[in-house]
Amino acid sequence: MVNFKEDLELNTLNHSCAHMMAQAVKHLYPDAKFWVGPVVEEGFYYDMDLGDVMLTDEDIAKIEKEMKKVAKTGAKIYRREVTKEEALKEFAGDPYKMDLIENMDDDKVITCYDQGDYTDLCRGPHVDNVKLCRYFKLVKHSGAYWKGDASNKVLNRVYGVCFPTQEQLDEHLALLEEAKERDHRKIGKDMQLFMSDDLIGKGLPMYLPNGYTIWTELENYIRNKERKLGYLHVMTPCVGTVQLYQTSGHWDHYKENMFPAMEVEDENFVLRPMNCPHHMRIFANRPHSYKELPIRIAEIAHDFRFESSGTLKGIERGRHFCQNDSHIFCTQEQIKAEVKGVCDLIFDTYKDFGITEYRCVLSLRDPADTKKYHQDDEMWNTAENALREVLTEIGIDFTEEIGEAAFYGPKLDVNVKPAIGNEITLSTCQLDFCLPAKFDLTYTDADSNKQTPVVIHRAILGSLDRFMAYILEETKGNLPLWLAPTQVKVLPVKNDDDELNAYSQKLVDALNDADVRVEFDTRSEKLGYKMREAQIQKVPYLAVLGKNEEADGTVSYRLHGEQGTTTVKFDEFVELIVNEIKTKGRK
RNA sequence: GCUGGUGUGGCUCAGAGGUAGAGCACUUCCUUGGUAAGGAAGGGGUCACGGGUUCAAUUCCCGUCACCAGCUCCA
Repeated sequence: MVNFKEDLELNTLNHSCAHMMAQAVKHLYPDAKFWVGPVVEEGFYYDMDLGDVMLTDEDIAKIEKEMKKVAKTGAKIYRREVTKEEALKEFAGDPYKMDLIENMDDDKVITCYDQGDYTDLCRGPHVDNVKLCRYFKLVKHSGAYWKGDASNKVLNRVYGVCFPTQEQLDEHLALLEEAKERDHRKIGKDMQLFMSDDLIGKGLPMYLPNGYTIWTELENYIRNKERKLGYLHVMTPCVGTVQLYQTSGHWDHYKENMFPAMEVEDENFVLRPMNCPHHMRIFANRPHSYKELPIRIAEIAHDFRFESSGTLKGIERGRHFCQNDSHIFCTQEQIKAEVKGVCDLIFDTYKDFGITEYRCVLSLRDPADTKKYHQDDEMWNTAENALREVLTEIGIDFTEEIGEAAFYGPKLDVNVKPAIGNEITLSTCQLDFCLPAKFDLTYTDADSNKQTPVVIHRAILGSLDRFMAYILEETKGNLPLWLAPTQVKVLPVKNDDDELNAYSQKLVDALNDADVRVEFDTRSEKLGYKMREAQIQKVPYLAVLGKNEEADGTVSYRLHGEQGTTTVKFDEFVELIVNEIKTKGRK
């Protein structure tokens, strides 16, 4: 997918197209006021105040029509420099442009662009004629708060894309359609992986047998990997007292995002939104020596968060999800080695899943935001520097983002792009000097003194749900053998032949004995029919058994999505399957 | 939560102010078939829910709910 922001030619063209859209909107809505119209990764948009008018799909079609007209005028686009004073005079009636201009430096050279009957304040650059913008499409529209603040007025935001040629535009629109096909919600429905139900409640998906099989594989995979690295798995309840979260500080910071408290007898309970407090209490269960550290408490843990209804998205973001969580309790000296260990685990896991497109973000606090962040400059500096040092040392490319940290400490987030929508965080590694103190956690050091441990919060698969969504989109549902709900489908050529059925059953038994998820299709349908169905179900291996195979003691198989067949000895086939599952297809 | 859109049998969708259609799936029968659809018959829908307009509403209007796109948020 092209990146409109980074492609210089497309960036300029799309920015000009945004202006052309504004010009068309001004023709249709003479009182329209314009806020900003930048080029972003997926095209351009413009935020516009149309008084009380909120645009509908029909209005968008009208705007497109008017834009075509504007493009046909072939109006030249002229750049013009003005001083701040002149700009303030020129845009005096426009509160949005005034807001922009007032926030500029006094001596800044301000530029305006004129095209036909339209002028806009803009730093440019632009193409030199509106007719260059004729191959465009307005792709979506919505309300957007002015300056992104929910207490401000809702403006109309219209998104569009523009290309130098019709062919390129068509190609791009086709890609957008394809992305819809990859959406995990569509794949989940087609493959019968999960469902939702109004009576259960929104944002609470339920996994069907096929989906739960994948889920279980993911769970086993990460638990085994962690076990070998010294993680200790626990199981803790999905509720906790309100005091627990008051102690951690989560109650003050995030109670609006938690399901409300349940009062029973004289106690208040909440569904837990995260597991840190539970794991802190496990650490506090008995005294610890420095010799035991690091202690890595891990859990595949069910959590509940009261997410805004508008943000729910299949199993990528629900109100219930399952974290692949761990809290590593260690000494200051162990931070680097532990963070490195977590990073290694993250990227090793990505190799198993073939994940190569990701972005690492070092999320730091905004020192000016004294409300959100725990106040302790020294703690923050130490934590941020430690994380930055490790990342640099192990050679990870990362960008730093201010104000993205958790309230208790800085973090490394590994983000990916889903088929539709905004970037999501898959893995995270957070450094915390704050919660251990709140829970009075201590260990005894070599000099018999009490010390407070450091805690590293980390999630590798993030939530199993979200990870599964991502893998489904990346593979388009064509999962690797080890994850596929049904791994092998056995298709007899005839189904009323006792000898052949016995041979097929022998293969089914052998695969079952080897813990392979095998299905035996004995329905009285033609082979072509069963073959087609198995291909649609995305079963990786289709074993076809007829009298030839029976006579030779062989198995003919066809791989999902491929045309040809391969014939191998019976035992060889079983071995082949078992081996591919074991190695996860990793070369 | 906010702005807009959508809601018709299990699935994908058509349709019209006069109380519903297709394909796939499902059931039964025939067919015993070598790598993406063999044939026939049949069952199945309070057209999301609640109000209103109308002689008549699933179709028009209002509200609710769910879903979708985007905005905001994301410990």
